[in-house]
Amino acid sequence: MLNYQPAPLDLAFQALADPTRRLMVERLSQGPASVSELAQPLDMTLSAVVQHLAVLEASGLVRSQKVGRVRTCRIEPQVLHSAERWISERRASWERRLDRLGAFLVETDPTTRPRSK
Amino acid sequence: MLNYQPAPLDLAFQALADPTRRLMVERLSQGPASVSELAQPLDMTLSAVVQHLAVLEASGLVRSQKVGRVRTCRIEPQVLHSAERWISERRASWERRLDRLGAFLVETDPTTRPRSK
DNA sequence: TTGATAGTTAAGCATATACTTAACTATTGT
DNA sequence: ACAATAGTTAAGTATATGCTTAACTATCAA
Repeated sequence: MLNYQPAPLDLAFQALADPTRRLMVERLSQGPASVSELAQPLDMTLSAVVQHLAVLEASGLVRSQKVGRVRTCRIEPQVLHSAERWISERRASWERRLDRLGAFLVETDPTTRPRSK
Repeated sequence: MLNYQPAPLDLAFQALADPTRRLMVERLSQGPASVSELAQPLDMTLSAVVQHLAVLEASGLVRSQKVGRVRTCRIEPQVLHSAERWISERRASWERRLDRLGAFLVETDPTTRPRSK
């Protein structure tokens, strides 16, 4: 898609699609951390970690502030929440449909409804 | 990451990161559809739609079967469910932490706990 | 003031993604 | 048998992504 302004969910799911970034989010879900703390378990340069962090911040999943020379990062749960809601709504919609279908089948199938009405 | 086998969540979130594919999932959450039906509201070639469908199938979000010349696609809710769970677990973890923190603050702040014990 | 720490930024590179066109293959209705 | 329908597949292209190295900028500590 040309000239497309990415929607919030584009950025959120894109950010979560990378295993390194999911690890960073997992770490941050335990509590705030500095950039170096985020980088510590990761097998890549600090530079790469900073770039991943930029993606997370652009998506709104993470917020950070610098005090002195250390930048402290923390999770921003709202975007996490809307991603979760998008998924659960589709899933709910699909499952409601299956329920209606199931009810219809039970109601019309003579083997599950031999008598009644 | 070189030589990295993409994890199921990588594929799921990657698939959901594209607005066209989310539209397809939304359509499918209302019930099964053929490839042409999926393509109908989309401003791109059938070819492109087939390729998006391949991404959705590779992620396990969608399953399809061909009968005669029409391929019918439907949602596979399991992967949707695990993506949802991943998110809600991180969010829960973050929120539990905030709760503990809040409780701690209330318990130690003399203005909210002027007497007692 | 000098050095170590913590992070930033730009450039370059390999690979992946989101398309298009075009040529092709089955299936079905007439 | 013939054309229309439904989808598939390959090739090409532009842009995006996930890194690296390297050069740089603040802050803190001795």
